[in-house]
Amino acid sequence: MTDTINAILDSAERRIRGAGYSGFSFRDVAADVGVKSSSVHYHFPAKEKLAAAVARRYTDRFIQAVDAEVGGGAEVVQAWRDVFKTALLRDGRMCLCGALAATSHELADKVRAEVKRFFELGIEKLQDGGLDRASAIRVLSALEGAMLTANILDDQSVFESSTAVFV
Amino acid sequence: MTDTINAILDSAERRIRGAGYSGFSFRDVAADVGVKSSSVHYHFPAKEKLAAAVARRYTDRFIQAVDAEVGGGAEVVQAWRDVFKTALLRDGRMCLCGALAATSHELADKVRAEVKRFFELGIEKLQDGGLDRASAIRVLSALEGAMLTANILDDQSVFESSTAVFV
DNA sequence: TTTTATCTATCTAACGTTAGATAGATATTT
DNA sequence: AAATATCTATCTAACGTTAGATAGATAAAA
Repeated sequence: MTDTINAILDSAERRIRGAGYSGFSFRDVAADVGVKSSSVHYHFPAKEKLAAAVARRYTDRFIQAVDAEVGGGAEVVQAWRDVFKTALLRDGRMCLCGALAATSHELADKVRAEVKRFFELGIEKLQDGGLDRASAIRVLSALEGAMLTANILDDQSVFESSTAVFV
Repeated sequence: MTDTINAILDSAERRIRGAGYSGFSFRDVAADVGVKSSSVHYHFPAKEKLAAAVARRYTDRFIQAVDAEVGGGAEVVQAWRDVFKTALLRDGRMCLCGALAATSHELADKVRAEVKRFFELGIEKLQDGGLDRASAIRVLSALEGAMLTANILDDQSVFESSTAVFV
């Protein structure tokens, strides 16, 4: 069932964004979804495969949302800022790839590669929007940092003021 | 013995900076130090006490290093940038409080409070240096974000280019 | 009837934590 | 000064729990 797979990915994403790679478990995800942990293993044989799938879906959706804004006429930096802001306000949590990147040493190669992809695609897209590479990296880093700080200070307005310079 | 306590804190700091709160264990730390995990528990009865102690020492050292630079005539934003840069280049790892902040949902209150202290002291110190609050938050966020991005892209020059705007 | 998806039941390994014992240093009492 | 008591730091061993993972039965769908 595709519903189950989506529910698994939803739960894993939420949990990774709250507690990182080591902070989520098959049992927790299974309980969220309402199945047994062995059923989660049926769809995702190993933890790193699940995490990699979560990261890939997250990145694809993120890029898709940015593209939609840019397609609608938005300036590329603003589009990135908006999608980050939505991720923070809607879910009240860290960026998935930011949460994973913070502990990149513990990640399996496949997972780290997916996380890296998020950042590389981000830089690429920002460059496509006219920024030079250094500026693209600076914008992406600032957005991740703003999200991190808003997260720990438990104050979403921090994201606003922290990235207002882009306006 | 104070040596053992320092060695425990050193090991725990390195491991948390690489793998986050859930990614380090008493046994790993004990093995690093060359004692049994029960001996680590003798000095730090619970994991959250150890993590809180690590965060406190990290923050105190960090602030001390910044103060030393400012006392030596450095501009406050440059001082913060330098100390972040040193932490990245020397250890090749994420900021401890950044790594913990990224997964703030899983942290015990005492640990989260210590991490929050790092950010609040940082903002305060930057304000003392003449920045308004929004700018202080923006600088600190940018530094954390730059470290995160350098970490996942495995390219320390990313930190340089990402924060060059402050120069 | 084969494939797909779930279950039950289990495994090994590791987790944080605690109990009980001990050797050696330090302090107190006789 | 000697004897007694306490403290410090460590050990071995085990506790109950949870981790990721797997084999095999069962049910549903194609």
